[in-house]
Amino acid sequence: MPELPEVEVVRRGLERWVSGRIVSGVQVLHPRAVRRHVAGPADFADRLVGRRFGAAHRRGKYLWLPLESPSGNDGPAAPEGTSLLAHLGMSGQLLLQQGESRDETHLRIRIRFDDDRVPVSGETEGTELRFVDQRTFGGLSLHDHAPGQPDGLPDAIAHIARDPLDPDFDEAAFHAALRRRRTTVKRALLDQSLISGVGNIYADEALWRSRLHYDRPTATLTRALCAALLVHVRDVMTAALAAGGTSFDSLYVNVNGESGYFERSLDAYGREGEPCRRCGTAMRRRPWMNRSSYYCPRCQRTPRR
DNA sequence: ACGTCGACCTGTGGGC
DNA sequence: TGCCCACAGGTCGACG
Repeated sequence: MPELPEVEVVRRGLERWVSGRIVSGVQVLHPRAVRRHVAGPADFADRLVGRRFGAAHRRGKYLWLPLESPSGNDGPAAPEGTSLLAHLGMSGQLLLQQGESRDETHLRIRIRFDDDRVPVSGETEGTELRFVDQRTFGGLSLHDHAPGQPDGLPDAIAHIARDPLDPDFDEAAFHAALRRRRTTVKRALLDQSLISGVGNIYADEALWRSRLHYDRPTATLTRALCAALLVHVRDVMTAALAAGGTSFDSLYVNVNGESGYFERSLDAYGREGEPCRRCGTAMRRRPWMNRSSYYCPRCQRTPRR
């Protein structure tokens, strides 16, 4: 489940329902789901059993939970340690389920808990965490903590930039990188080593709000334009998060299987042929990098070459 | 070093 | 109805 707001919805669910629980069993039903775990499925399972999950963290579209020893006082993400890393890819879901409930069609990994926590406010407590993923672009893996990084950040994602909702996001460095690079603005927004968490939907939304064409060269972006773009990226993501994320179908859900409703608030993405909410001009869709870009031909003028 | 493109998967919906 | 193609929210590695 794709972009930052949807992943943050999942992180909050993990924090509430998974952090602090002890793993009693792991079943890898599809090896591709753990392909980033180089030592293989058996090692993945062996190293997880008996460990307790720490706090849930996120950077961009990646999620991770540091592993603690079951007795517990490891403190917050020991500098030398291991974290469970998760990426949802295009279609991944992390779901809390009752052990007796039927397996999902695309169930890839099952993580069982051996505790029996008292249900909060009368809700049913799932006894297992399931990774369900139709297209298998996502996956789980275990990684050492990156040296000198906080919260047990997995070394495998040390190259991922901070995301725009991170208080330590470096706006000056981002602008400097845009000026230095010879690329276009949407490509830059989707480059997770420059800014993380932005995907195809929120890139189009932020560009529409900024009145910027997706093919605008980044070298032409002034500090003010860059600042405005970042404001719009943050605004649209914050609004989407408040709505529980964007989902066009049941593929994108929180840990309890519920969808968000931000789709109805989208101004650009998926609106081909519909009137621009600012000027009424018919919105356009253009093939772009094996996907699509949606924009208003009047508000977002094609940059001159 | 940097920028671009295709590969990796499964499923769905539209056109014929 | 059935077939085929286009398309789907992401990332990475190979190549120029």
